[in-house]
Amino acid sequence: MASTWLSASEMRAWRNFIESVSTMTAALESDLVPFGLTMGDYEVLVRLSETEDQRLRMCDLATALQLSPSGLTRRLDGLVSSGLVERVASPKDRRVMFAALTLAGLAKLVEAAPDHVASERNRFFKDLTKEQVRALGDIFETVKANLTACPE
Amino acid sequence: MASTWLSASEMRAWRNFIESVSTMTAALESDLVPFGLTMGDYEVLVRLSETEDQRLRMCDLATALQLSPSGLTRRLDGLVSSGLVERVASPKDRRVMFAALTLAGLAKLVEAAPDHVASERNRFFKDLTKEQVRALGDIFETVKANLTACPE
DNA sequence: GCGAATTACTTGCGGCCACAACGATTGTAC
DNA sequence: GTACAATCGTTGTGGCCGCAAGTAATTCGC
Repeated sequence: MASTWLSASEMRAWRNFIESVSTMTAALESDLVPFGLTMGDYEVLVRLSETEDQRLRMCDLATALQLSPSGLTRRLDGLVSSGLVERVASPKDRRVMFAALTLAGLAKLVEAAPDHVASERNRFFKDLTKEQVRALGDIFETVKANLTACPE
Repeated sequence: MASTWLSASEMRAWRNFIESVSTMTAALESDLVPFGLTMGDYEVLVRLSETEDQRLRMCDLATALQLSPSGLTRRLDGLVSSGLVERVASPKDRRVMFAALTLAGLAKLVEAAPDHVASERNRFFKDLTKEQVRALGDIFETVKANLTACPE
């Protein structure tokens, strides 16, 4: 490593970054409260809605959401009892359960999505230039690649 | 608002950003496990070490860490039982408690900090150029300012 | 085919955190 | 000076999550 400490520029980037993340996460979360959803719930609905037949195997969904199997089981419990998602047993492989979006779940997503996107825009993109947005995409693509390359 | 949806560029930035954050957080967390610390613990030690007399009022520390009062009470419980921090009653105002860094706490921070900084570097800054780091500082300074401006 | 290893999901348990209610202390109004 | 309000911290309760263990079903080795 170059030096053990961070440069002033790195320190500035790091602190602004960390602080923004936690504040913004809380803001996005609270923006979803009126819809009776958490960010976690919302992400489930989005992932399911993006698939061909509005359903995913539990393990694939857990991977997509970076969630442990048990965590996904519990998160789905809430969505199932709200009627937004249902569990469907696979006829092919009786070990697997599908999480399937219900009509109510799709309706809820359609209802909440515009507000949530507006929230992302207001909380995050609002004062950024096009160049900054592009730079951001590049930066976190690099970071993501680095993270997946060093799993240890 | 311009359009209700995000542009392709914004979508790319957002997805890479969100995915990087959760992966990186998990990585930083696991890098601290050998020291018996969580990220939350580490942040407490850092904040205390940065003050004049190595102590902070509970409510100030809670604000700094963006933590609820009860959350801080519980987090401190762990650090106190590990002997890294101690609670000190204020002689001036008997409502307030100080969280004070112990010698063991300072030693633990000195022990863990180089690894943690190296972790930040490897997980985050490793493949970024100086220009990207500077851009990142600008971007999240803007985001942070925007977030504090719209508290609602 | 038949047993072992693997895969998929759930449950018990504990950690961490927020919200609300509470007790204790201090500041303020009059 | 006394009552009311505001501030500080902790505790009860419940949500969300990961880890380890358990159950069930499938695949692999031979």
